[in-house]
Amino acid sequence: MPSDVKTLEHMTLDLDHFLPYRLSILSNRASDAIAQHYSDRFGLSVPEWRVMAVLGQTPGMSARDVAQRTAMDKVQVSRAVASLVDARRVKREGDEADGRVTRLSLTAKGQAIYDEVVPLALHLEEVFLAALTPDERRTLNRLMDKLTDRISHLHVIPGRSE
Amino acid sequence: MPSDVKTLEHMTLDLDHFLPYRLSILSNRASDAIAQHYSDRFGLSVPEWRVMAVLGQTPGMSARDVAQRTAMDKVQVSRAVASLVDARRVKREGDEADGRVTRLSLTAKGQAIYDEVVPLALHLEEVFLAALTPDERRTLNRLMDKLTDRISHLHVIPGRSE
DNA sequence: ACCAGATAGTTTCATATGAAACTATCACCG
DNA sequence: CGGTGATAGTTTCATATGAAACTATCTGGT
Repeated sequence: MPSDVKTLEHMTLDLDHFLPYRLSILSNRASDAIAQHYSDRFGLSVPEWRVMAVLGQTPGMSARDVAQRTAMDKVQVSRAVASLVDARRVKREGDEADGRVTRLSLTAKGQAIYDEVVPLALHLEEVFLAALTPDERRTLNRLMDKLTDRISHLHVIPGRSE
Repeated sequence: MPSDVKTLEHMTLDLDHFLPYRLSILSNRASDAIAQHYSDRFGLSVPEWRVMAVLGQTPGMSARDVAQRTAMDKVQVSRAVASLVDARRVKREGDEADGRVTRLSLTAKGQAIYDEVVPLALHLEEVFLAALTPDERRTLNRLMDKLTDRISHLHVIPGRSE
């Protein structure tokens, strides 16, 4: 039996044209480019910055809200918040009505950092998007929405294969 | 001094419309959906599968080649390869000409796994992309190429801000 | 031939991460 | 009220990760 009989049936995966791989590369490069700035300047980790980003936009959220909003898990949020509270960048207060929930918000110190990081993040986003025309930007957003919706609704159930 | 004087200058970042954030969500969901399958079925980690994916496409690569090709760092590659060699899914041979270099390739066992995972990965990609028309897919690829190029060529230098 | 880098790959060590267990509070039902 | 199950958040523990140090080999200049 010739040794190359099986050659015919080998399907190959070209990573350069494989969407999940391309997304991963692009996403990591974009995040890293921005993270480098706020990490250098303020010693913020990615989870920390994400928490600050949502609190800057919506103060008074609970840890659970933050987790949902950022797609982080609650352990990650808990730790990021602990570290931010420690650095007096975030304030943690008990909820009036429900003793389990904590209300989170930026302190003045945290707000000052937020106010500095946001323009920088927006500037870098703008630098990235300079590669596209306004029309292309709209299209990209639309296509990403479609894909995100699609993938979110797939309900990947552990243990089931199809 | 009124306590809300600073309100006017607060710029806010809307995460839902912030490209790096959207990319991150989309990328993670896509990768996780696929990873779950090969992880359940073969106990492969993401780095392990990435190594196998490039070796299936291009056998005989060195660890360094694999690292460059997958955007993983060399430590990660070293460990993934060690574990794969251990499981007899990858074969490691010394280079003829250069004693430092190792030539990596899939074993028959590794190839069998590759042959099973590839169609599954392509199928899931197809499921994702079913959200888009053929024309939209081409457009998405084009836009992602532009963005990736742009970001890659930014040369983010630590310590410089603009 | 020899020495001073450079390069491939591994190991060490300190930190980051997430699943599961845990604590505290709440909400519902008898 | 009293107890059973849900929920918010933290802690524990085992694993994953990456920067830096290390080993082994190569290359290029003298």
